[in-house]
Amino acid sequence: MYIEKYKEVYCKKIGTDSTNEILKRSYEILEETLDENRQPNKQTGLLVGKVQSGKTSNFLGIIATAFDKEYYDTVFLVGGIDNDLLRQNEERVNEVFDDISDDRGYMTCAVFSSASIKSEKNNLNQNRFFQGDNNKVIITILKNSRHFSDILDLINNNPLIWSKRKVLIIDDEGDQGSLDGNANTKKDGPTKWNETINNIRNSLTHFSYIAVTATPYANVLIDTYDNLSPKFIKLTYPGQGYSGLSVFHSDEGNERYVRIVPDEEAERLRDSDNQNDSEVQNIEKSLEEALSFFICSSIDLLMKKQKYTKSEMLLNIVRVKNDHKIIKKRLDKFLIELRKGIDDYFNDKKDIEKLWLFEFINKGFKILYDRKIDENGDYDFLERFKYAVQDVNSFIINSSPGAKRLNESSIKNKHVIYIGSDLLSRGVTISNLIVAYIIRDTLLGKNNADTILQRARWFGYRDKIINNMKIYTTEKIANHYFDIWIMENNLWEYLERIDLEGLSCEELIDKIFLELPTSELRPTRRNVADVREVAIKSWSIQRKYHETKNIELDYFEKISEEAKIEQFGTRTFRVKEYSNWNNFCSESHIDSYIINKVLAKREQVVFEGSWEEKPVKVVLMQPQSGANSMRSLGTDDKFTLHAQGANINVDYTDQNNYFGDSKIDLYDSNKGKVIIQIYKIDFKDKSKNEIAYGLYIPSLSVSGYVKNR
DNA sequence: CGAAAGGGAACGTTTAACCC
DNA sequence: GGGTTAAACGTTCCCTTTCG
Repeated sequence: MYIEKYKEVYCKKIGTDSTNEILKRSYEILEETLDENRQPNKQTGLLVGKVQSGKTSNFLGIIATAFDKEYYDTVFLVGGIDNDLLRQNEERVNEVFDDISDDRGYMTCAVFSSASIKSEKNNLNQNRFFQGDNNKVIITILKNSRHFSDILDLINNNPLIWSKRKVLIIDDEGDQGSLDGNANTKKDGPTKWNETINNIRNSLTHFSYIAVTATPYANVLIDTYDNLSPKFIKLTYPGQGYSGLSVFHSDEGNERYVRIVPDEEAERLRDSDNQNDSEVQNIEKSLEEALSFFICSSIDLLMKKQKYTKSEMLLNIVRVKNDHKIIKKRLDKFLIELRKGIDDYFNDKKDIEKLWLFEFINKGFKILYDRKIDENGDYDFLERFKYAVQDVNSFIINSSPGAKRLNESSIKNKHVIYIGSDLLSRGVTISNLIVAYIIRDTLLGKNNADTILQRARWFGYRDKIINNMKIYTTEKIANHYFDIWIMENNLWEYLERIDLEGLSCEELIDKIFLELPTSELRPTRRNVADVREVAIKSWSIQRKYHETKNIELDYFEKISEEAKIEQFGTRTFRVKEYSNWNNFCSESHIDSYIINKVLAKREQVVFEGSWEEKPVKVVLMQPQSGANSMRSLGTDDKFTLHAQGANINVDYTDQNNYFGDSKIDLYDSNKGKVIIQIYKIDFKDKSKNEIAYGLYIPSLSVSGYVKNR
């Protein structure tokens, strides 16, 4: 009955094949949530799909299947971090589940919202939908403390009822808010939302939990012992006509769809609030171009397809709400001038400001048609331009009192520009989006890959309008999307092994490696997941004083005699080579001292891969022994080991230069070898003849992040 | 050549945005 | 106005360069 209704709605939307595919997968996914007695297994699963690829359709299919097969009778749909997102989900839920009745005409499914739980709590448990076996309930829940605790109260209010319900918890955007934001901080206990979610789970007798997201980086990187660490992972593949990272942000995509905003212009736009309020500034050139393209492209669509009656543009510049106001002022001022310009042109005052007007139109026109507009030949276009400009309007989308909400019915204009940031970042669908002007960036520090990717509201089923789309952004952000594309490809390949080959999720998720070619991005918020960067830095050096054992001194003395002389640039060192790590260990017996001394808390040694098979070279770093020089120790017994840095002017292609203590690995004779530097140092406040180490492990060909535990 | 200064990244704290 | 999260801000720490 539920599957039938789902088919009824979705065959129309996405076709019979896609609908059947989703339902088939829904069944597979639900199987993962059941134990050997076909009861909910109280575990966490992860459902991953691309940004704007139809994840909602997928989990609605899961709900329909869960109800029809009687695996579950209750769904908690944790549907979003803000009201816009929740409402969008509620509308989609109601489309399928709002009006389902049995043979006798009785409703069999009720949809509640967490917003009404508190007021109805006392009689909700008496509601007939919570009684009997055949009644199904969906409760949509906002990610908000009060809403979460209302749900918890509801359950604790009547434990008898709830011990019988079989609850499927679906956590939409499950990487945001639900995970413990204190996991990697010094704060006591988990974050509020995470705590309450776990309390809800603990209060239920029969439940399973599915987190749904396009950016699962946090979910796969959290501690495996965390309740929310996934025990199974399923992928949902986008259907025909989907455009995402590979379309917009591959080499080719960048060329075709991305227009670069110069850094100075981005800077000025982000700095809008520093401008004098009484004097509204003009808009930047790149924004003018984006606006021109938006209008011209809208006209092009209207001429080609009668069906497209609306077009949308997104402006995501800064977070601060006051800045949205200023940006709107600047934009509106420009639009007024534009309207006046085109009106004057048609009111037989053709010469007035004509140059300026045509220059503006050509900015977008040239991109679309690769030629300038022809005043006579394109008269039709010009006329349409006049009407289009009259119907362009901008709206601020944020939580301010006067601001609009996305897709609000009061927005009746044909060509709509949304100005905002937080509420335009995650989950929301902007179906007629053709131009995005997105330069929001962290001013200091690194961006998070998941946050950046979730801002890509231009992804989706865009194949019919894609030739009319452009993304305006800075070079830095464009590069971020390219890098995230690489990370996504790798991650999906990895997750497919879990999904398709049936390999153990638990084992693979512990070894998860997120390839990020840049260290300007981290995969997710650092407070949520404890990760370390690998293969970017291959040197691990001793930073703290450790007492030296005799065995270390003995080895040093032994080597001093056996070692051969080698020249690194201008300097002479004594070195000894071994065929691999094991050979070195069996002769020296000091490997454990090296590892212990070198591996301070934040070390970044790469122990992955086959580095232990590589040749080992020991380098004695005190060529002039007996020098009258003593090191002093800082607080906490810290000291500097790599004293000799490279000169800034050193030419690293000339092997006759000394590159510096930390760049010994750059000499041809050291390539591909594990290098152990042994320093013999005297400390002012400690006994003499102390041994300290530096360790270099040849880097892997890729760089990225792994779990830190 | 050792040690300290200087610059930049990591880390811990505060702020802005959002909900009710 | 209180409660919460994510992001911006400001301080500390580490690495490289420069100074004596």
